[in-house]
Amino acid sequence: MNQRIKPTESELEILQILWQEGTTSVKCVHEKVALKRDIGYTTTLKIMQIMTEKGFCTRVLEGKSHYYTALVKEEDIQNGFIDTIVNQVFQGSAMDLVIQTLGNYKASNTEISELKQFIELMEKNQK
Amino acid sequence: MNQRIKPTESELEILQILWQEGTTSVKCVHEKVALKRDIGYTTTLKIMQIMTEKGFCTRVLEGKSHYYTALVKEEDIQNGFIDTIVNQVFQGSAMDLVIQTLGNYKASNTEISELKQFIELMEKNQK
DNA sequence: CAATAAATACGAAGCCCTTCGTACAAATTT
DNA sequence: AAATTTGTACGAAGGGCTTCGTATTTATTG
Repeated sequence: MNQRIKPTESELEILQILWQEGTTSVKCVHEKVALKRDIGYTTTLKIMQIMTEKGFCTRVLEGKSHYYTALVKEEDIQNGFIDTIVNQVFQGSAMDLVIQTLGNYKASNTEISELKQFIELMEKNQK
Repeated sequence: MNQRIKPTESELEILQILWQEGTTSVKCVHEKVALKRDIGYTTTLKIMQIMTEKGFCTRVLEGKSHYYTALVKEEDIQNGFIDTIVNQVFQGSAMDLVIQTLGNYKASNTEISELKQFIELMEKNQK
């Protein structure tokens, strides 16, 4: 179960946009990617075509251009990455990942109380 | 700061062994890797040579064979991965990573109290 | 001494990902 | 009608990682 198909870094970048925008054109995706780094239009297009082959998204022809929609859920992809990092980097200990992340990160008061609330919920569900 | 040099999956596998064993020979590393998957001796050797070039480890000739030692700290590598996943997969929200990891994972009572303790510590340090 | 064993070194193949250049098609503009 | 624009499709180059085969060296063993 561990090794689901993981999107590459570029694919992830595009998935983030698809998750945010819903269904969109290559042009729209490309514009957003191009804001962050230098990249040719056909590069974005090609990656999106490959993503379609891999089943990360579908596309529909509407007029002249294609409109793409993500087929994978953000949460599932996130979980895949968590799984990988826990096993490959934290020797299987999810709690180590959690604690080290918390340790690196200055949490705000709001975040801390949210976290505490979440833990309480965990405790209740456990019983 | 974000994009430190990240070891590949194979390199990570070997780093785990070096971290655990301290200074060891290729033979020893290879035996441990070979327990988990099919791999030729020269493959392990090659990866360790490349890791040395990249600065992940050093080696010392002792008699006939080389003894390798990790040069990078486990914690630093872990943090690099956390950083990457937070930015690429969780849109920069470390707390989202934490909560989702906790949600996926059945924590024991012991782990939960450890976590709570850690959070208290965070709160104190924050003030 | 010859053969075997134990190591390292090196190079090349295969695969995947990224990146573009170029070609092609259809519509729009001049 | 010709030229430009807007899109898609495709192929190939380049780089990195993994993998192994082969060569080489040195020591050990028969």
